[in-house]
Order: sequence, then C-alpha cells, then structure tokens
Amino acid sequence: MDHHHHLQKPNPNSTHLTGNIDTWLDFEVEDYLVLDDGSEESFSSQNMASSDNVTGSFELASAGATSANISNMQVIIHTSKRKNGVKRRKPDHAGVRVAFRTKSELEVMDDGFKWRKYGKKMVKNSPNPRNYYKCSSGGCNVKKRVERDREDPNYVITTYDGVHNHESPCVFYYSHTPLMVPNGWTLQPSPSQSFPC
DNA sequence: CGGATTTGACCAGCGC
DNA sequence: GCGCTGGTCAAATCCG
Repeated sequence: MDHHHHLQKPNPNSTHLTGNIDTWLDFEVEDYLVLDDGSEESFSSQNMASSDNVTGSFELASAGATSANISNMQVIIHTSKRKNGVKRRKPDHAGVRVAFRTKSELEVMDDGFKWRKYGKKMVKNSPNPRNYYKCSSGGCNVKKRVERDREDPNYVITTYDGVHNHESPCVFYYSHTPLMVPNGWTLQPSPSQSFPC
C-alpha cells in the first residue's frame, strides 16, 4: 500500500479547539494504537504484520514542507474481529477500524464529518466515559468512539469504525484514487498548505 | 418545530 | 442459565 503520502490533517476548526494546532498534531508513533479495554484486540506495529486480522496498514509521513509536524504517524487498520472463525460484528459494518490517540483538551474534534451522538457509557476500569457517534450522513453507517485515555487524561482515543460512503463535506482537494485512508483524513498527492475548513 | 443530545433501558457476547 | 460488560435504542429533553 502507499507510503509517504502527504497527510492532510482533519479539520482543526478553531472554534472548537482551545489549544493550538501543534497540540492537536502532537502525534507520536507509539501513541495511537493503545486500545483500552481487555475486550479489544490491540496490535503493535511489530505483530500486526503477522496478524490475520489485519487487512492492510500503511505509513504516512509528512512531506515536511509545512508547519505540520506530523512525524511518521502510523495508522492501524484491521478487519472485523473474529473468534473461532466467526465474525462477531454485524455484517453491515465495513469491518475497518482505525484507532489513534491524540493529545487534546477537547474530546470532540471536528474531523470534517458530521456526527450524531447516540450513546455514552462508563467503561470498566476507567474513570472516563466512552462516547458513541454515528455519521449523520444518510446511508452512511460509520461510527466512532471517543474516550479519554484512562492512564493519561491528556490524551483522547478516537476509534473510527467503517468507511464513509461519501466524501467529507469539507474536502476540496483529494486524490481521484479511492485509497483507503483513515476516516476524516485525506491523502493528497502533494503537500498543501490550504485547509479549506 | 426539527434536529441533536441525554440517559436509562435493553440487548448480545462471553465467561463461568 | 446467570451475571457482567460494552454497544445500541429510543423517549424525553434540549436548543437553534
């Protein structure tokens, strides 16, 4: 799969961010894939290549030309979980799940999509609630969960589940090739400074 | 009034 | 089966 595309960050709508963009973009390679609870299978970059749940992974590197200090962020994509060969998830799920972890004071980040909150749950062993969102675009059943990291409350863990059947309403430039990218992100053929939203 | 959110109820896996 | 847990539903409520 593609390497080293320029990564456009999700829409950092400043009206919803108290911190600056640098805070928002403060990813570290090891920062993203900590899935929280024991029921989740989590992958490290080492074992994911051998995991049969992983359909694909790719590495995104910033071209370094912009002020965006995304450095070598890596994103995990994996399919529906299986147990004893039986899919546990509903078939209408696209089966693609992406999780990453960002340092943010805000739980909700504007990633360019419209989300409708449909649930909130306290999870075991965490003082922080987990919030459930569904993409509010018609016919698109992408979901995401947002929760604050249990052992480092400065971080927010966002898990996207599924692939949008539509483009982000705020994408102006995007590749004509339907590459698989994390929801809310777009691959760009070349570095760009413009973030239309 | 219409759409989003809140919140307890409900449900489905899973382990025992 | 039963209880625990996480995910979803939906009625009530909120808010523009």
